[in-house]
Amino acid sequence: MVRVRFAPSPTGYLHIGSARTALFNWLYARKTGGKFLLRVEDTDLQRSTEESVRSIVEGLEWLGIADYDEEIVFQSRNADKHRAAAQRLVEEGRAYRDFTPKEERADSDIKQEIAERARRGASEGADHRSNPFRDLPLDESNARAAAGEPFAVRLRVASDGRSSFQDAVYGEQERDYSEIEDLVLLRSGDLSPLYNLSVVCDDIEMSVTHVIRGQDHLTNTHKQILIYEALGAAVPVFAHLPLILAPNKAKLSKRKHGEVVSLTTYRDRGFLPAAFRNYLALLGWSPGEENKELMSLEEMVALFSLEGIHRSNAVFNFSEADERQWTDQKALWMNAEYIRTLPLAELAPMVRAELESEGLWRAEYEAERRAWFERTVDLIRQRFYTLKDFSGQGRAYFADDFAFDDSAVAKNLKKDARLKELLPGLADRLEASETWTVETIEATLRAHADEAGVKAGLFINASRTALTGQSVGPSMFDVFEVVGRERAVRRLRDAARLV
RNA sequence: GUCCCGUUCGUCUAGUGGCCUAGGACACCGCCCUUUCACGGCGGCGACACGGGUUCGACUCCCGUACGGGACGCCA
Repeated sequence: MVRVRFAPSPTGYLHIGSARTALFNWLYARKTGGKFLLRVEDTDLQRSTEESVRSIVEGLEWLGIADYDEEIVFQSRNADKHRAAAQRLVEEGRAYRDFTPKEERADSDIKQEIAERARRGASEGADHRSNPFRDLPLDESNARAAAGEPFAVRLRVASDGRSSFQDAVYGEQERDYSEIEDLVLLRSGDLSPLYNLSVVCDDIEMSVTHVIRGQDHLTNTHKQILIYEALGAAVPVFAHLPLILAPNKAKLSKRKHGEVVSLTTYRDRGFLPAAFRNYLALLGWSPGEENKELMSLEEMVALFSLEGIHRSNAVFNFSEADERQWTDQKALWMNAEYIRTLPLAELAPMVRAELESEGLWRAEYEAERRAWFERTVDLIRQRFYTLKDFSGQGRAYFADDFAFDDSAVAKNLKKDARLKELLPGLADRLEASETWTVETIEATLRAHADEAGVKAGLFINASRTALTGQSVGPSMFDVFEVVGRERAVRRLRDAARLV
């Protein structure tokens, strides 16, 4: 039985890369009939927040993959077990106490410091096994610990040999033990467990069979395997995922790239969960041969496989300078595609939520005007990219206080002074017509244009701006019908003042 | 610095030795449709990083170079 887990650390919002990792784990579980688990890695209590946990859970819910098969596990609650495991290893001689005084490090430029230390170590020919406490006899170690001397616990890594495993995505991986230092399992002082120990202990406890996670963990996997082996536990299958990069090929990060990397941004800016999920699935994975792109969740589950995951990183293409390209164009296109093809019954609630948030929703849209609402949504959605457009570009359909686009006014209303009289004339004519259908509206408008001796296009374009404030939109006769006779007539008369 | 990984159109990708004068999608451009703008249809632009091998034949296999990325912490 396959058991996979998504294990985020709650130190901020849900990163889209993490969201994709969650999705791949979920897809694999559903594909294989296995279990999908969620574990919150909150061992860094300073940085972990409850709000972040909430945002992660909400994010998964939004994506539609929050149906975990078991209770959420909070890693911090297992600290005692992790500590006990490390202590057992000390007793068995697989780990040892390191009485070297703790060295405090600044978190900020740690990467640079590590590189410098490594360079220095290499030039001096330092040995990873040179710790003076590595070979301290156990009884002496016990005595010093009993005397209250602070210590950290390190794994005793063999001096010779190689670690190897078969990654389901990257293939055969090998690493010399000599390149791996005796990693710290428990911090000195409070003996709190470190990441590598906690992950391994929890994965063993949760019987995780497949670890699917970001490629940034690939080289550290060897360390974790060493812990599995020391603990005498079976090593799971590892599948590492390629990274998602920013346009400049650097790792996508919150600090450098801001809100584009946050999943909630997509929800807040009008993405459909299905569309974003679909886009995310295609970053680093493809169903192969058929090369299908638009897929329902069911299709994705059916086509998903670890073999279809790529080894090269994917660039998330967006431009901070151009607001229209605030996120990847293909994601935007896919969202538009979903907006115009989703069954109306599924789209309507999302449009409702958007209108509600902008104060444009009216209860009658779900009662006596339901048919009108659906007809309107169906008419305008063809040109929209996000749900936000329903309250933005689509505002004139749901409210009277919409904005007039200056260039539209100049192009369609101010262009011909005769419109000052022609528009009210058209209004009178439409007000008097017997029926209000697309056909009669068109006939009336064309007849009026003929009699006035102007082209129908003049009325069509002027009306578009008069009724919606814009120069673009659906077929004008449909717009007239949907806006309704009373509002249309009023807007035509009002617009005469703008000529 | 050491180790690991990667490299097909601008971006996401198909491709596992002959089907490839390299296919699709997004973006871009043109035409058609349309008295608007989209959608849709048709067409265009546009890539196998480089150098050596192996082979009758290499985008595909091997080696090297270059470039890019990741990891190396008493962070997760």
